[in-house]
Amino acid sequence: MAKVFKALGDPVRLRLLSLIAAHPDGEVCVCELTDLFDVAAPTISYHLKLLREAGLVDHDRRGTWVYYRPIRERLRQLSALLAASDLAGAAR
Amino acid sequence: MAKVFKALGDPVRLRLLSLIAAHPDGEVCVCELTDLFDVAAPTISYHLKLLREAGLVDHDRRGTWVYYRPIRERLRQLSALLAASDLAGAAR
DNA sequence: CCAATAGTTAGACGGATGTGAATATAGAGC
DNA sequence: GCTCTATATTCACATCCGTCTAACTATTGG
Repeated sequence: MAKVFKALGDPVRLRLLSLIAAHPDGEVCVCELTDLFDVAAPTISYHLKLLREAGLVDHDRRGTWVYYRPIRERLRQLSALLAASDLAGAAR
Repeated sequence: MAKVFKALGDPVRLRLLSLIAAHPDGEVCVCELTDLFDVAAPTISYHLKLLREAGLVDHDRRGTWVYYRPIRERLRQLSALLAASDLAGAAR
């Protein structure tokens, strides 16, 4: 669980997730994201990978482009955890 | 905001907060905490400081002992953020 | 098949982070 | 005031993390 929170604990990743989760289409092309940050493309790729490994986003390739979308169930799960202040089970 | 999530992104800190938030008395003496971890006391102190700086816990000294308690409003705020998937404002 | 574009991976490097040992501070009790 | 206990702070050090450049893979279109 700490891993998930750690994934959220970086400004770039938090903003990436924010953009992905808030996008009207429900998914975002990586090409739309890279321009919005002043870090190089590989760095974006690295952060997206961490978000993926934390189970926060999913992705698939369509043609040349790769699309990311949030795993909302996971976000809800995190939210519930904090709401309950029942973090008892989180320390694993 | 990333700072708050980063504070949660360490196993020791997550468990510390968990213990503090779940304690029946609403607060916990540091002396109760140190034994539960296999890291040295200064390390616990260090982690508690980070939780404090993230605005997740508050503390006060009573005699020789120091007591920590959760700032529940902050936890609720985090929870709401993830629930809404309205992370839009979080990236700051 | 070749060139061009989108994205990822590999390697290197500096700076941040978690830890322990030693030291310091605060309060209680003599 | 001195001593003992509980916590915090400082310092040093090894590891982890975020970033870049360069090289690689995948896909499209000539």
